Amino acid sequence: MNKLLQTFRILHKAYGPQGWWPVTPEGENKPHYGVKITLQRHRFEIAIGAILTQNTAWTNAEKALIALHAKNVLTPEKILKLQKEKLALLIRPAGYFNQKAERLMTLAEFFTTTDITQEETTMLRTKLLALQGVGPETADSILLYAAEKPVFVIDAYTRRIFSRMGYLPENGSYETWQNLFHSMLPKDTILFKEYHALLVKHTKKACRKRPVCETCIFSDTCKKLV
DNA sequence: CGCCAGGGCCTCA
DNA sequence: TGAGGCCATGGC
Repeated sequence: MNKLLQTFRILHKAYGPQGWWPVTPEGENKPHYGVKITLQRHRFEIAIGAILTQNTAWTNAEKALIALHAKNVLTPEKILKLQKEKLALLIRPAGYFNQKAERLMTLAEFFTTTDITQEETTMLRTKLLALQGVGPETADSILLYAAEKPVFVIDAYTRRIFSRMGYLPENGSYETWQNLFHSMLPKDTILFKEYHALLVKHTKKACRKRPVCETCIFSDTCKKLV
């Protein structure tokens, strides 16, 4: 078993299944984990969440999602009917609300013309990256969690954890990192979802900016290159 | 009070 | 292509 697969096993054993990405079930008022994605509105909510959580704590992004859900505007059509200023006010807790309101509009427009489940992965990625405000991580989050394509999401946490463990040079490009995971892991959507979610979990628990190495599950092998 | 959070765009070398 | 500034709220 290779190192990346082994690391997944350890994370999974320590933290258990994460059930990402959280979505709002029927009859509920806020996102829940462990919900099976069956509806288009779930996929749209995930994509919206991916924008809202850009460089932002999930708790803040969630407040914005709750507000959107309370106003019953979590569909592309209803987002597009809102004035940008009204939308910005609704998502205010997520921060960068003017930028994000613009980006949500762009995303909503995209969803009215595209069924992401019917798109081929590479083409869909290209289309997403062409949208203003959708970079590699946001695009891949939408691909993996909303479209359920087997694409590994690289984020700051992934780089931090594996850099500290001494796996890779600090300044690899996004594609370099992603290629490593794609080459070392089976192309499995469920695995990619859980792995990324577990990396986030582990970062919050131990591998913070100021790491808590004393109780870390990798303290025996990690190079601790802070 | 300062730091940080599930980035991305733009500018300027 | 990469470093730096900018966008902004809320929790700790």
